[in-house]
Amino acid sequence: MSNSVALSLTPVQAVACCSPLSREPLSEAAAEQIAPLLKALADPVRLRLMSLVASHEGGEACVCDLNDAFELSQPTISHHLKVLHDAGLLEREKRGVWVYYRASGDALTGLAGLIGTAAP
Amino acid sequence: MSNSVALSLTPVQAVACCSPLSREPLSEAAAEQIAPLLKALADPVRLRLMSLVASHEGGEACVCDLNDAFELSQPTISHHLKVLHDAGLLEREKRGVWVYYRASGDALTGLAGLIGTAAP
DNA sequence: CGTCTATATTGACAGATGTCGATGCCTGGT
DNA sequence: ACCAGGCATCGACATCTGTCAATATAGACG
Repeated sequence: MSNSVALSLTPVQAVACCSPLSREPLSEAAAEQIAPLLKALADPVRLRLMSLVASHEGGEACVCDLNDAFELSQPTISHHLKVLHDAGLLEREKRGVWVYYRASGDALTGLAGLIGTAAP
Repeated sequence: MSNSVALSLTPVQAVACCSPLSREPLSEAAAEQIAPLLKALADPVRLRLMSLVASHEGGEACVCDLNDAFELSQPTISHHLKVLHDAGLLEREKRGVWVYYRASGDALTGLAGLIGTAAP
């Protein structure tokens, strides 16, 4: 593909390096890297999933717990978790039969720093 | 409409009042109010529009300037501006022939505060 | 080895979204 | 009064997205 050049750094890293929205106009390339991160968060179910994982004891949650928190099918939850994982917002770890997800703290703080006006 | 009950406060206010994602699980209602805000931002063109307006001299920008910054049709830019305006992220003011948009600072800082982990 | 349980993947489908061309609506100037 | 230009709205279209049922995979435990 023609866009394989920039893929050595994750979207999360792309966010971490950039100045806030209101400081200077976002480049097209930067916008194209940041938007998928926001898109991954921009769903009520995924927002709650992120919050459930991030606020869970130990900073991680088992899929079995997450499934029970929604009235959605198991494949649907699995799909949303995949979206968050692919965006770099959730990390995945399999322990025995269960799979645990953990929020990538860097991703959230990076995003927040980008959106909010940084007060130095 | 059946959902007229909660519409007395804007999405922006909904964000401002809520604790960060990682503090406690987001309620379904809160998620449903916050997600549209993120969805409005979760597009490369709209991200750049927000950034252009927010970083523009005087904190506001004319639509005519914004049109020139993209290789998109004028109706498309107008559509994106409407999405941002409806979400409460941009304020609209018509002066003479021109229309100026201004970023709602509260919206951005509110969102950032919600996403980022508050360090107590 | 077979079976059960926990997740992931696939395929399908309705509804949302981004884009454009055409058109309408104001406003200012002639 | 008319015209020209800035911006919004409309209608149409292709693509993307959220959801489910069905199925696959992979460990654990007899």
